Amino acid sequence: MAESMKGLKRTHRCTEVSNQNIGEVVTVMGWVQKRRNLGSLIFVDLRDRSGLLQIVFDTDSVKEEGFAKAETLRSEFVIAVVGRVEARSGAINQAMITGEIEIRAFEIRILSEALTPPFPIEEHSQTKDEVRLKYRYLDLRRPDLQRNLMLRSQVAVLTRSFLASEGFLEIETPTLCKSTPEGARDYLVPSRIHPGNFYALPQSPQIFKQLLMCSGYDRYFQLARCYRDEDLRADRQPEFTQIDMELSFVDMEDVMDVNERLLATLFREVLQVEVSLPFQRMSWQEAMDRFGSDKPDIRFGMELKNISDLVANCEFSVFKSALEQGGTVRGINVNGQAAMPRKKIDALVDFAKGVGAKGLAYLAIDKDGNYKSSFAKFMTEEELEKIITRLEGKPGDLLLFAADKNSLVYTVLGALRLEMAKQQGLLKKDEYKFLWITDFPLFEFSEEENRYVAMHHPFTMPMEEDLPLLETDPGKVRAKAYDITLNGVEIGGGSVRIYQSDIQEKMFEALGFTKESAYERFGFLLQAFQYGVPPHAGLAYGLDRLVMLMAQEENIRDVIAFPKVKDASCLMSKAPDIVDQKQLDELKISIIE
RNA sequence: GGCCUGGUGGCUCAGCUGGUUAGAGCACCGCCCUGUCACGGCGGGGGUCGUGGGUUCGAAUCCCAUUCAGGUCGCCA
Repeated sequence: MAESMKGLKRTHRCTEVSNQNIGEVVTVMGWVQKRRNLGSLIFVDLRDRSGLLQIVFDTDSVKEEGFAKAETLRSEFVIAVVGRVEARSGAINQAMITGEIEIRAFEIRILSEALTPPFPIEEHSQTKDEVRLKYRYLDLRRPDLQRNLMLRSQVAVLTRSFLASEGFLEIETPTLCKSTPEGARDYLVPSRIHPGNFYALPQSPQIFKQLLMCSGYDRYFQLARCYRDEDLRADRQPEFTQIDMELSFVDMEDVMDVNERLLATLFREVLQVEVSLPFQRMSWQEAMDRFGSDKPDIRFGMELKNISDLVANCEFSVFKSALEQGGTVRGINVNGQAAMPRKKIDALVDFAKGVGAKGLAYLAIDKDGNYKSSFAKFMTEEELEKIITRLEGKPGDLLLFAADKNSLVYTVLGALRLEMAKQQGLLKKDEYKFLWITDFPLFEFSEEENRYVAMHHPFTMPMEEDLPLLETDPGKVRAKAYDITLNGVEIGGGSVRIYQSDIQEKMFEALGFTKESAYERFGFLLQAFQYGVPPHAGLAYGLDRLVMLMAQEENIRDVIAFPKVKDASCLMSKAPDIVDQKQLDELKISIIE
């Protein structure tokens, strides 16, 4: 039977009570984590978002009536307890923040009874996601998720205060927008007033924040909810939050500077981690060549080495044909893994095939300097020696090689490098390596659409010295774009924007837009820019990913209160769902089966 | 859309190459217990083995289909 809390006021959260309070009468409220009934003595661990506190019930203090109530307590009952803080007369519990004290109850009220939860409310849950997400409101009671969401809140609050102190204004932009079908798929929202017309939910506030610059709000930020109708991953949700910002009268350096200081502040205040400034920087080309990735994890080495020149004339047909078709041959050195059993090497070959490789060549150098290799027999001793020297191979090392078109070689070895580091435990979660990636290509060629598409977005400024290439060789143009990466994860990205209409027109031309189609989509932006636009640049973080790394979680769902599952549905609320025919009629929408 | 992994009491799992009545730990329920904190003791309840079909004398186990969840490739300006 639920009782009222009338006349009671919570004085402390559970772990706010300490041995400073011994002798005081306090009122605590929370959930029953655990009850231990010893007959005429009952212990209850009370839980709230701060942690646990032990309550003792005995008939002397809480009287017969209160004791009878305490006997009925079960997991997850919500109770209020008035009692005196005492030093524990039993053993101290070292594992508990409040392990030296307990509350001897005078009064107990059962504010709410509870069904037995379908899974244990505890840290480091072993319960499968399916069940946790169906009962997300219970899952969110678990201490690890509570810690994550509190950390997330801290990041949001600190970000606001830091950016405000740097002269940024927090301005909201619409979430019912015009669809601009470039890039990810839009979530569409039908319009009742304009049947057959649709809004799109924003993939980012990109155009609006550029307009704000045009309007003179020279430093803007927003914690913006964004939507992309694409398939999910461990680090990707269909709706997510960006820390979005844009600055006027700045260049790349200014944006990077303020963001390095923002990140340093967050890591210092939230994690007590000092990161050294400025962050390391690397061009996109260097990142690809050395790490096979545009978001390299630089917590460990195992860098890629190009051996194309050394095998140009070799007899190994796999290498030879890759080179003949314009590809490359590159390798990595997995230190000390020469003794890897054949089965594990085969598993690596399968792994490589899984990311698109046709195969994987290996060369193990055993302790005595003998080779065990899938291709050594096709090579001369001289060629082998040169390869080993290039990869700095020593006895005991395992060298892995991929040969294919260049982009695939990067992908395969980049993935393999990470996999090997994972297997060898080289990735320490409490080590934070920030890295700026710069000098991105402005365009990448889309095989599917048979044209160049913007690697970042169509408003990204080309590097001045590459401007002449826009018309002659778009693939070579580099962008004034920058990504900020942390431990192999892209946590944010941005660019200097085009504010000159002649460059913007050339950009659209290179992308294959006609003037008409460009105006159809982005006319209001182009028009706005005719009325006086400042040079501007910006950056946006994936807040969820950033918090995921700070919380040392492997899955973005663990830092989002109510996430979606792989097929973008919500297991708890069952969204998306069919709607009433009446709603469809109003929207003039019919469903084709 | 492709590939990989998994689905067995509320939770986590075992159940080998098909063979009595499908097990364990935790949780749950009842009784006992004054210093527990993974409390302890005694007793108890709870399963259409994801779903559908097939093979077989016999299926949790083998086959096919399907569904749900996770990971990943494609996709994510």
